[in-house]
Amino acid sequence: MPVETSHTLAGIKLFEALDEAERRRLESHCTWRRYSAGETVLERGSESREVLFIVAGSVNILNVSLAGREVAYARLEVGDCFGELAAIDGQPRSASVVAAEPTLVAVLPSARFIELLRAHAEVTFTLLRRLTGMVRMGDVRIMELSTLAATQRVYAELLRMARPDAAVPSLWVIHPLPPLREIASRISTTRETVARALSQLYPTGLVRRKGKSLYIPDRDKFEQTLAALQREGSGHHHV
Amino acid sequence: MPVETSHTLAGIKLFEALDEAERRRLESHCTWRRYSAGETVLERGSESREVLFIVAGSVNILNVSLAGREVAYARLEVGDCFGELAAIDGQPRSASVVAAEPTLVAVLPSARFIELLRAHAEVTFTLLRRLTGMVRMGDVRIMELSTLAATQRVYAELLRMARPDAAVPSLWVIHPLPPLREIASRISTTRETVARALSQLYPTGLVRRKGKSLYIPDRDKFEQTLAALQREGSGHHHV
DNA sequence: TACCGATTGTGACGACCGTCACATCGCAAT
DNA sequence: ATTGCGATGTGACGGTCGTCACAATCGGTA
Repeated sequence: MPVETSHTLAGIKLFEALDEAERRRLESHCTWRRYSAGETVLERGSESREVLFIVAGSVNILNVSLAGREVAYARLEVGDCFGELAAIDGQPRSASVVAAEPTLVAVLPSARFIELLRAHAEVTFTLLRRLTGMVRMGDVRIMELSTLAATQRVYAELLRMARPDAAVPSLWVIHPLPPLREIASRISTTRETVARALSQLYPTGLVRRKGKSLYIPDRDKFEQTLAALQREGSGHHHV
Repeated sequence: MPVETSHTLAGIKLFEALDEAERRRLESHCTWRRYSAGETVLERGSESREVLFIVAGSVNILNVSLAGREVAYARLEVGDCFGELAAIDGQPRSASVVAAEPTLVAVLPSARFIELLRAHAEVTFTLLRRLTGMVRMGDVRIMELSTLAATQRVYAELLRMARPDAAVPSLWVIHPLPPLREIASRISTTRETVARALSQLYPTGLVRRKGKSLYIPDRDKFEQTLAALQREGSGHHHV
């Protein structure tokens, strides 16, 4: 998608608090790299420490197990940053990053990054909030993996992906619905299980599918159904 | 255990960089609370924002699902702090905290905490490193839950708990071995599964049990066996 | 020593879901 | 239209492991 994009840090959320001059200074310290869809940006375990910013495109944060199973942690878009962990604690990369589409990233050496944090408390606080968000998301994911059966995780993920419809805000939509295998890797199951979960759902009328869109006509009802399933968890089956 | 403990922040890791005077000032802003074993210190979802420091004793960070299943996130000891997440991002408590033994905590209002961060970059950086550690631990836990079968998670957890023996450093020990139900809740399985995993392990000689101690005579061999199991994961069974 | 609760070991059973296999279906390019 | 490839729906099968039940063991205490 991004063909000709300017090399600017203007859209980076972490730098919103910086003034123009400071941003320019940072830009001059960056190197810039382009990746095409599917290319690996960062390899888990590698020893680099730079911090990267997405100027155009998007990336997936993921890992693969020894057995070859793929686990997705997050999808980052324009304005996001990644690679801060290694810059902060000096440890090897904790996950791999691959471009999801043609992507342009700005690369800032870790020393510059630390320097920036020292000089600008606002940036540091933004970063702190970002990290707390990551911890919280990880916690709910652990909770889900520990207490929800695969089918229920599918429902929970659908709820997370849904956005209110532009025209009718009471109608929630997932558009475009990503390939089922991608949903599956986000919640650690298989595309077959996701497909089966959806198949069970259609007859209930809780979701409706039209092309690449999935509609949730009554979000409240959907949530209640899910909560009921979770309560009943005790009694038989599953962890 | 702690009967008479002084109300001091001297042992708190986060404040190591502070000088005596500053520490004293902080102490004067704290309130102090005692909990007996099993008491709830913090409730998930509650709206308080204070930051707490363990002066004596220890606590468990955990959550229970709607179905009543208990998920343990971490065990914190003297010198640790908790409650920073809510103080930083203003969101409700992400997890519950219960005292594991008689415990004394210092309670710092969130405004004071933020003030402290603004004034002392060293403390802020220590906190940043702490948060990155939490993110990384969460990531490996997600990875384990997603790719390892319950039995393998038991082995992995044993490896994590083991410490080199004081006398013979090549010999690794877990002492005291906690109740199996506690191990189970850390890796999201049941005490029965943990018991069975151990039973399978004894005949192999990879671990030996003597009273409340579990010995791992050859850690390398243990690790290799585990890695082999993980590789073979593909082919049949499991997520 | 006898008793009690907490912890541990183990058997049986069955549900869930990962794996494999195959049939459709949509869509793009030729 | 035809071909081809990716994405999807579904059936069958079998292993893992959660659940329940009960026995055995271990401490600590009366």
